[in-house]
Amino acid sequence: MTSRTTDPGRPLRADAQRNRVRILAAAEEVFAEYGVAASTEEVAARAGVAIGTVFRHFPTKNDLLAAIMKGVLAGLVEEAATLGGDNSDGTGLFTFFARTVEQAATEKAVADLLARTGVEIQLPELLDVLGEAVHGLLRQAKAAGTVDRQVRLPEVMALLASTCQGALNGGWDAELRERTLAIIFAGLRPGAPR
Amino acid sequence: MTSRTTDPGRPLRADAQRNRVRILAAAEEVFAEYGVAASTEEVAARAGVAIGTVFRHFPTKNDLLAAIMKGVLAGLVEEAATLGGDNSDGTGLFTFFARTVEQAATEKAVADLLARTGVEIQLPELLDVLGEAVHGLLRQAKAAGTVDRQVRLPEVMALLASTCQGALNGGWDAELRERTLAIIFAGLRPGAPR
DNA sequence: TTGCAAAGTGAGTCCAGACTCATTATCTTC
DNA sequence: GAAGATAATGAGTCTGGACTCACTTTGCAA
Repeated sequence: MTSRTTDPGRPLRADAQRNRVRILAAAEEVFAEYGVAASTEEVAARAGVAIGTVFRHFPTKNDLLAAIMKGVLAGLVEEAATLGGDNSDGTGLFTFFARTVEQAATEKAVADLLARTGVEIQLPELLDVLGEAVHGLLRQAKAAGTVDRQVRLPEVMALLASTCQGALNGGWDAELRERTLAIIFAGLRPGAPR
Repeated sequence: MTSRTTDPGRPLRADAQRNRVRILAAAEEVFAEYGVAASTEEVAARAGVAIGTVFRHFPTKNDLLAAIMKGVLAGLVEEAATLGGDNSDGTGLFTFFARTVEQAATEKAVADLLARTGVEIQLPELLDVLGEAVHGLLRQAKAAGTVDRQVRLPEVMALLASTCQGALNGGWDAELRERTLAIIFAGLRPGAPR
């Protein structure tokens, strides 16, 4: 167990339940906006609770961060799964890549997540889940002939993570994002000069 | 003037001169190792001076950072210039790219620089100088036919910056670095599928 | 309704790191 | 080599942000 969230067996009281949801929602917004460096104070304020309440639910900032990150990851994994489902044309990987980068350009939390920045929690196993989902898309793409067979998962993940960070930190606009991704995609395709 | 470094017209006293050099050397090491988040205290310790001395030479941490960044940038620009000089075969851009990423994987300061992280100083004009140097390499590459004519400078800089950050944060080993760069380079080449 | 355990509150603690300044030490000049 | 200017020193201040806890409030079971 890497993240603790004060989890007694007993069910939560109604107000506690409500506040927990509010805190998570606020944290998602705040971390998306300011990245993992945002203060817990800010989260509490946006959730409309006292700071002590945040710490009652999530004993450390890291625990809160971990909870949010899990949510973000789950979203990415789900998207990958969906794309894998209805895209047998092998374009799922490209679509996933583009959407994730676009999301990262807006939500700092995504980029921070892929960058493993600031979160001390052991996310490896969680990232592995994402890796597996992306691997599925990669296999589909290779099978459909849209990605070169020599391409392996690690470099795809590496490209994904770095592009997300770059897009965020560099403040890329839509056009630059597109032009940059075009180059990466071209490099992934079979028949690219090597 | 964006960076102040307590610069009276008068020449520095001998001990001051010596300490300034020590501080810069120490800061370069420390920032390379820990990134811009390293403390001024650590720099002072490594330089063998009191913290007050560091602040006498560089009134704010940011001024110190700016001085180091200028040095790092100058190094990159010089490397680009050298490569542009003796590489009319159009491979200068690729070599520069690979070396810079490799350097970033080791020196956090380089990645932080390209990421514009933490340094509040207006580096744009400095980064522009680097951009111009890279533009030279890009022009050479296009002329030599090693890079597609559709490729523009912004996306090259974007790829460079993001790859540097990715390599550092992701802790890429030499092999992953190579495999990842191979994809990007393939995407840059003329005749890459688009 | 009531009693108490669960939850909320927010002022306060703690700490790290940037920055200051009165004091002391060191150059440099004449 | 003395005097005054320049620089070094490091304990101390200040600030922001994580985290605590004595006390108050609230939900729920009996």
